[in-house]
Amino acid sequence: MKGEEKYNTILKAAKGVFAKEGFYNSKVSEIAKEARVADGTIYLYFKNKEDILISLFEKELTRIIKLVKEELEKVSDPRDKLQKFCDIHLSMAEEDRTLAEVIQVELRQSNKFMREYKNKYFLAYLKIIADIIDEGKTSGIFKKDIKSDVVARMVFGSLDEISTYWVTTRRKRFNVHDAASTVGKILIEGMVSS
Amino acid sequence: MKGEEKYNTILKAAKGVFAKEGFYNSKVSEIAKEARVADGTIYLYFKNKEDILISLFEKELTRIIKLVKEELEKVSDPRDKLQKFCDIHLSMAEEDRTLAEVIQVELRQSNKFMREYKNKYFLAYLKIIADIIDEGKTSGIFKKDIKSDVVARMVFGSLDEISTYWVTTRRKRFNVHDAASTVGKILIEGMVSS
Amino acid sequence: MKGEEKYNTILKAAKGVFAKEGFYNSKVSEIAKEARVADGTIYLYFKNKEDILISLFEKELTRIIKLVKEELEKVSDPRDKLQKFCDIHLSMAEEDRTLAEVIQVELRQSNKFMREYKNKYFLAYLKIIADIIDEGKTSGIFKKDIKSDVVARMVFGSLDEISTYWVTTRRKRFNVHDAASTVGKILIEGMVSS
Amino acid sequence: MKGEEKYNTILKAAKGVFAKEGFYNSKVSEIAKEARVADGTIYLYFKNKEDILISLFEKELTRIIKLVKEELEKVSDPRDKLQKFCDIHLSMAEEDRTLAEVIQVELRQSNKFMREYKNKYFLAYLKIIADIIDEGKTSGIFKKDIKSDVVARMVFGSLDEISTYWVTTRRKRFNVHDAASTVGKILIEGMVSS
DNA sequence: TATGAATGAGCTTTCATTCAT
DNA sequence: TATGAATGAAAGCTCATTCAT
Repeated sequence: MKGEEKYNTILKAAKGVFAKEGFYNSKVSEIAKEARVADGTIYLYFKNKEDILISLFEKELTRIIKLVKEELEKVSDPRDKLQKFCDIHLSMAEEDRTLAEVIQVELRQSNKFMREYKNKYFLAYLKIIADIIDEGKTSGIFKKDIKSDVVARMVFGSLDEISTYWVTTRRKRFNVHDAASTVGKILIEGMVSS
Repeated sequence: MKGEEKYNTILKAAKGVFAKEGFYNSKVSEIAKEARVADGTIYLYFKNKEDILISLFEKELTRIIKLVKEELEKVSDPRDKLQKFCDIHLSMAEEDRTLAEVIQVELRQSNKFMREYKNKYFLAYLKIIADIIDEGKTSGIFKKDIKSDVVARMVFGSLDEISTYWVTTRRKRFNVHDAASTVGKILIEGMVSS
Repeated sequence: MKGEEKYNTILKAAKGVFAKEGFYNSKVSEIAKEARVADGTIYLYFKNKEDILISLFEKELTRIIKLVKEELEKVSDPRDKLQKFCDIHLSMAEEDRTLAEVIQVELRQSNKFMREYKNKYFLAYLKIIADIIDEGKTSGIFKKDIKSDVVARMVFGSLDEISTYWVTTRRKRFNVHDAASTVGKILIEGMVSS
Repeated sequence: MKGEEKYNTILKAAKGVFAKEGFYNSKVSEIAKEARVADGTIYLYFKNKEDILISLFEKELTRIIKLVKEELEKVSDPRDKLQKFCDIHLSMAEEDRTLAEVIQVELRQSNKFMREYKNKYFLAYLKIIADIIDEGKTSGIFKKDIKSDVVARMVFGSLDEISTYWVTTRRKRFNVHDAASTVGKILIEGMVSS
């Protein structure tokens, strides 16, 4: 197993442990055990426990941003794009429940993340939404007087809350695609210029 | 200082400390110090550290729910109610920044809370929103095919994300009332039956 | 057992452990065990492990300086004073072997101490010697061209090395009083103005 | 680079690191880095970390003993020999400050070394001094009633303390040659038979 | 009720040493 | 010989909680 591979093995193990135990209740030794490496090995790849969480987030969000952008390019109408965005976002929670759990619940347990770090990658994700809105405004589809950054947060917040529900609840009262559809429709209807 | 009073003094101190340090990084001794009480005294009023957080949440959310309900009773049109709800929610973040910080950022640091407890009080808060939606649906103002519980989470998520932004960002790009207005309008427009 | 008492109990335990194991090989838990206190209790009285060593040094050296000064006041002739100083210094090593061991061998294992801290208390001790020399020079007994500070270190170094030998060697080839006498005589003879 | 050469490279690197960080705070990996060698390579040449220190000490002290003996052979009068010894010892601290630092401060940080090992090489060094004294006693120059081994430690201790001062102090209050002269004179004057 | 000194389990992190290559 | 990634034991320190006063 080469370096790169071991790095990923540790991140994967960490994802599982964080999701199961929560960030603060996770023990580095548990991650090491899951990854079948020695405790000390973790520290050859990560500065400390928090660095594991943040690295995990960076890696996954980078992947997600890339994936989302690719998917959105296949559609041209801003309305379709927004609808698709909602669907992709919520589908991810369904596909990788563990990751969703970490991002929605555990990531927020890191002060560093919540208070200092969040910016870079998270803002890039928000930017994707804001760009869709701007596109819609430019093409006259969406109302010109709505603020893209407020809406971007609104969209993200809506989906994030639904995803949190999805992740933390056992007996779901709706499936993600229907929810995505509902959210998308309301947002679009709410923004189209009459 | 009587019992009830001391209980509240401790909760108030806890609110400040949790907001500043985050739940896991807060020390019980720090809360005791802020409340001008001995460490041991805390345990006469609360079962443990987590219980402080939960009690704080319960107390504040009870107050908020009561306040919100009272305010909403003053309005009759579901659209006005929803708009008002958005405004009240965001105004609270503005008025009691510390509380907002605790609820948005720190609450999520308590696993037990996020995973098991959340239900009761939080659901009651969500119920307020769902009731508005249902009212709108019954009166034919809102579309009948939208799921109230999905929308309730959507509304809460939107507002929560915006108020997280509001709380964690120094230089704000918008004020809460404008944001409340934007969010409310989109939601209403998005749900009204054409 | 009151606070002051516990503080001293810990220091006493530390003295034994440091002497036996050496500073770096001593475990805080071992000191706690010896002192019959919990590990954490140590940290109520000392900032960290190094602080224990420094506190021990300060406390003992303060006591020693006081004791030495008192003894020296009983004698007036600088030659007698110097002789007496040699005797007291070496006698202390004999009387409290453990302390001598800590001071001579282990103290040097604390970097901070050796490199930065040493000054204050150690210099006060050296000053006692330098004062004797100066007194002798002033009264015309000792040569005027000898540098007091060089001689002070010479005296300390001589005694320190002999007491290191005394502390670390099992089968002694001489007793401390004879050694003190020899060292004192040579120094005095070597400094008297002919 | 051949074996012998690499061995010396490592020792040289160790000398620098030990002097800078102290024995216990030195990392084997740091020594390896300084020597431009892999961590594991160190263990091809030395048994363990302590062995590096001991080897360093042995190598340097062997060299020093040889050098001192050669220098002393050039002089015949025991008084001149003693004076010369003082001068050589202190000059060495001046010439190789790093080595002096290691020997004076750091050597004492290795327990095993201080308590068990010290003997052989260190005793050989002390023997040089004792031999000078004995020579003086035999030739009737020094008093017959002084114990050579006590004086040998006295001489070493004096010089060692002065060179510790020299090594650890930035702003020196005297130069080594003057100090050597002072120390030598006092010792000689103190021992000559009247 | 109130105190706050004392507890001690449990964590992260370091680093000397090993060993497969 | 040489490498350096991997090991894993070990220890300092924190802090929620307890309990004698």
